[in-house]
Amino acid sequence: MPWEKKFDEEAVLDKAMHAFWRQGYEATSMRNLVDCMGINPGSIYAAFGDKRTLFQKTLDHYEAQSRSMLAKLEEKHGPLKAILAVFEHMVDDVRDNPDNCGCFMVNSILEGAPKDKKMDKAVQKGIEEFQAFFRRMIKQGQKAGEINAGLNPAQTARILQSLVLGGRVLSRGRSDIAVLKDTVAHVKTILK
Amino acid sequence: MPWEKKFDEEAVLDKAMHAFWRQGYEATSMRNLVDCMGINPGSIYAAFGDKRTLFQKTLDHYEAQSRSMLAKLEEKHGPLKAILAVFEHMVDDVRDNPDNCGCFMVNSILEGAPKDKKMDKAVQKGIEEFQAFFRRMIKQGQKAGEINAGLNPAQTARILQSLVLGGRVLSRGRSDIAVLKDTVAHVKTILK
DNA sequence: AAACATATTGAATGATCATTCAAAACTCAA
DNA sequence: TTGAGTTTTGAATGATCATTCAATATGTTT
Repeated sequence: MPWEKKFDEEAVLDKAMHAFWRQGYEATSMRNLVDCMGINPGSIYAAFGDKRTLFQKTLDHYEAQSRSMLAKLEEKHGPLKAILAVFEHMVDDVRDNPDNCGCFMVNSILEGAPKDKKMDKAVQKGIEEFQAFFRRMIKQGQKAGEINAGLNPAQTARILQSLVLGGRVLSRGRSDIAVLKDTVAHVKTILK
Repeated sequence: MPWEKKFDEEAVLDKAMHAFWRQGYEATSMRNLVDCMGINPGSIYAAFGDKRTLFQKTLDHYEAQSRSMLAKLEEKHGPLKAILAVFEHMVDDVRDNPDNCGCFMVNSILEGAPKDKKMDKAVQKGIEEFQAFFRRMIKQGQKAGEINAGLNPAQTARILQSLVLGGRVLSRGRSDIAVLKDTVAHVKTILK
């Protein structure tokens, strides 16, 4: 077995992800990627395929991270707190870095998904998983008596999802957290 | 005065707007613009400046259209109905064309605004105008007794704004109107 | 008709794009 | 030390990018 890889494949993928996240797919050139990933074009193609395939992989990477974050919230907190934690996490994120890039998935829905069926499918799956998390938490919370039993879980989950996306759009690239704090308060009154 | 323009400047601008709206700024090449506007590069540069300036003008064009739409709603309906009309209009739009492109301003926030200060400012102004519309309607509706007097107009306007953006993101490029119908229902319960 | 002023044309420009591939670098087995 | 197998390198490729401009077309004025 001659010579193992010099670079850490996941670390490099992570750097590519941030480039796409910050600039979008089209605005990120191969030159940009070479610079920020720290490896040459040939290595990128050997390890990840062409630009579009690399992008797809960064998106998968992002979704895996989101998934694991939700899973952690789900096991650490009760259902109501888990839902609120999602929104509070968003507030912290925006307050802590004013140059935040919003949600990579949302950005990708708008830039690429309409043109690329495979990407659209991946993004749609991520969205659905997010909504399923909300639905699950709502149902559990209703059983536990900490969430308004009169709410329709599917409908409410869609509203929460929409509020997450709206909040991320409105606060991308700024430190204005007014909307997000209002959203947290609003979510509390919805679920109560 | 020799020779007036052959093409209708506004019609051509409108076509450019739809191209940018559908594909985004980066993915729309000058070749695309030449094809869809039906005039040559030289004419585009003479009439609208470079690509970025042209884009800026299409954005202004879009904002003017939005503004006039809101103004029409405002004079045609009472405050509560005017707000609901915004959301119902969104439902109709998505149902009628599944290949809808969402909101041009939202798309632009995510693709370009972080990089381009001038664009960011224009988009921010559009967002603020939209919110001001909601605020105004809420206050009037409260005075008229048709909107819950206990609501904070500024906060509620931000939530409504967020719901609009979230809905547009979730339904771009599809005919799934579930979120939007839920949103309409939700808005009714908020304001009641 | 002739001269003039502006609009349009579209080929040419140089830059940058994504992608490739032969050569060089490297590790390990023999 | 050598040879085989694999990765990395980075210059080269051809396509496409935004932009320009000399030539051409089209009116109006004289």
